[in-house]
Amino acid sequence: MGKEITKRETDYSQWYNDIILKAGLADYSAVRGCMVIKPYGFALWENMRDQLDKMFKETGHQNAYFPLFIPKSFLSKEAAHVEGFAKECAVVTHYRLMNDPDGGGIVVDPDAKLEEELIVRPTSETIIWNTYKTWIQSYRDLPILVNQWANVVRWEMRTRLFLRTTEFLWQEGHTAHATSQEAIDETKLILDVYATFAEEWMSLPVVKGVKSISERFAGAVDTYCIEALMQDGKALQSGTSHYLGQNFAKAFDVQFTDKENKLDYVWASSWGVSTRLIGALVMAHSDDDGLVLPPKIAPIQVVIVPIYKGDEQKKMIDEKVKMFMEDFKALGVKVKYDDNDNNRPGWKFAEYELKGVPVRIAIGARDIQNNVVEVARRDTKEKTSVSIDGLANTVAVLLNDIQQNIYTKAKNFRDEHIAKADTWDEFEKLLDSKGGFISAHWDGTAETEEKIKELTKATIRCIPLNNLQEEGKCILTGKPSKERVLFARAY
RNA sequence: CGGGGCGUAGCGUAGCCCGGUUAUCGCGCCACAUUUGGGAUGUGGAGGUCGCAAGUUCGAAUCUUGCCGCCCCGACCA
Repeated sequence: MGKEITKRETDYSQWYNDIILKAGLADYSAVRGCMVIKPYGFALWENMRDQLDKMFKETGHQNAYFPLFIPKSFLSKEAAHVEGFAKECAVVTHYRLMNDPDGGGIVVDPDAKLEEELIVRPTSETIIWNTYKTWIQSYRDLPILVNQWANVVRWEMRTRLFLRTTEFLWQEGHTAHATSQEAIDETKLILDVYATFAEEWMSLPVVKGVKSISERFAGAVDTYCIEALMQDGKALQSGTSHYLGQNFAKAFDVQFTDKENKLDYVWASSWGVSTRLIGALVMAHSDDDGLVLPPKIAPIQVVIVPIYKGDEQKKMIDEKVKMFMEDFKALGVKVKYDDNDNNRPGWKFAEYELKGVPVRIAIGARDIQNNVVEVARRDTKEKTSVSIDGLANTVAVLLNDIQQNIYTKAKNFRDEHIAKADTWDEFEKLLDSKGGFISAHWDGTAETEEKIKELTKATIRCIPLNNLQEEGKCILTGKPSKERVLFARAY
């Protein structure tokens, strides 16, 4: 036997790591907390990135690129912002190395100390708003709808592959607007883009909501988020969109002249999703045999495995495959014909299951005689015999079906794991028995939120958008509340 | 930064308590042959600063001290 994966029920964390390492998504690196994204993992990220990029452009955004380094003084201009990020910044202090005069190898040249230290961006609001100041004078310069694809660094104490690494890849959108309403609309528009992407492309059902004060982005007026549920019952924040008000405009003195010739500060939003989404994908859909990928973002959608004895049969299969490969390509299906003779069919079956390839086609001499192939779907493990006539079309339909089925499965799981709790006792029992989201009343104070976190490790994931308004009593303090919020233990 | 675990070939490991031939086994790798419908088999072969450093000793993977690294759990966070 080849690669063994730890069972989910044995050790969920280990299962997660096994999948990522053994499916070839990523590796640990020589740098603590940083990972290597391997070609298969990066192909997955590219598919996600390309689709998001398309959606951003369809909603009027353009890409740009801002520096990796941020002058230290910039970070401290917005009070809440610096407070939020100061603890986890990598700092560049010198710009040159030298040979150790004492023979100790290469050392930092003490003479090459930077006048002003540079921060490796943990996020780019500051450098961007410093730049926007030079771009904006009039309402005619607005809105600015810019996104950048970049890496950022946050010096986390504890890291996990994809979910939290010291360096990660993401996109960050930074928009500037003439009115508050426009900035709020933008914030919500992007939240919808994220939710649509998660649900339709990643087959990942999400709850849209607003963060409580203590969970919101440092420097934001409001943070909107999409929250997803993982198979172990823990929640994962999968994307955030912030309404920044005039906080950064004020910090960087970005004013514009409006139609009435009055001077005002610019209104802003910022929003991002990261490679963390890959972690979400793994934990939402995969099983004890490996990854399960939604067809729409799978690097390989269909793999074809030939089964043959001798060159003659192989040649016959090659010819047949060549014919229907063209049909697949015409339909835009990403198909791979694995006729590598180093591995036997059984090995390939297991390998592509591990890698989460949605559909596998096996074809042998016997099949060709009957004008069929064996089609196996990754999500349900079902195998059926399918006619070679119209095969590409049949499989294209199947791919859609798989996309839908994965979503439905995740959605059912999520729906079964949203429960109401009306007493503290119920709340604790639900958390410890099945986890998931717990809908409960909360008195609206940060102190209560903190206390609940201390007692149970559960945090408020969000206040759902369009939340039902209903009178109730706080689960902990019994104080009056006008709506339920979603609690969960989270990553 | 606290608690736990680990470091021996590309990967996973035995040996360590109780120091003593050529460091064990499996997977993987290379060659050849037979194979190919669920992780093939045989034969032959290559591959090791036993995490690093110092010490004890005639002799250290094994004992002592120090250091480094990684993983898991927690606090912090996307």
